Amino acid sequence: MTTVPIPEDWPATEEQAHAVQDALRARVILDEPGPPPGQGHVTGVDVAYDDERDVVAAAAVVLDASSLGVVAEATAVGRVSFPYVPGLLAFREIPTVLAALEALPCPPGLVVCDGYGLAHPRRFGLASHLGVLTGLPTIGVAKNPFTFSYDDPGTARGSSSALLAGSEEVGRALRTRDGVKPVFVSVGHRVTLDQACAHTLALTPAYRIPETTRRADALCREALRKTYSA
DNA sequence: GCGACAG
DNA sequence: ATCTTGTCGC
Repeated sequence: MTTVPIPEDWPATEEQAHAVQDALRARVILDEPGPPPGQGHVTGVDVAYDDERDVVAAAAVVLDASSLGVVAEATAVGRVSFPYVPGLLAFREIPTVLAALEALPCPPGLVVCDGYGLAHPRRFGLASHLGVLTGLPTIGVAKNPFTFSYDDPGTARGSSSALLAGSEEVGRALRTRDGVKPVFVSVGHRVTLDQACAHTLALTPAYRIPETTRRADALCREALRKTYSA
């Protein structure tokens, strides 16, 4: 497999990365409802790292939104394009994730990211960034509340509460399993927060984490492992 | 200035 | 994210 090159114009400093986010943020589309849950394709993307070897592996897994069966998969391997800095995660993952998405044999439909969209210090997290670059509808489903606050949602699956940046609702804490820690959903691009939550529930019939990111997580780890032997 | 901080 | 075995519980 070929190694994904880091773009020539990729930011090298935090200041440059902030400037890119500030410039692209205006292109996020928030007035579209997004695709209906349970129909068409839903694609999960995720990334695994080996900072020692400076290697990153990304995976994109397309599921049938109705059956949650796997329709297609693709992976890509690249060099780590940015250090981990809270708020700048996108610059670490996007080049390789884009390559994996482009390697898919079919349209991805809605893309589900492992992280945040609008719930971000500058309202432009990974999911929004990926959405603007691809034009695809995207949402972010994170495992941790990052710097945001929230009241614990009801104990039943489906319960939710506002994820807050001060008094602004930037996402939602959504319970996907009875009595289990909620996930944190935010809008990426071309999807409404209500629809993002509906999709998340449709993707969690058995586990806390969406089936899309579970599949993508397993696949990118496997791709990273194969990078050692071959 | 010191901590906290998606993955 | 990643380092890492067994173990408690449904």
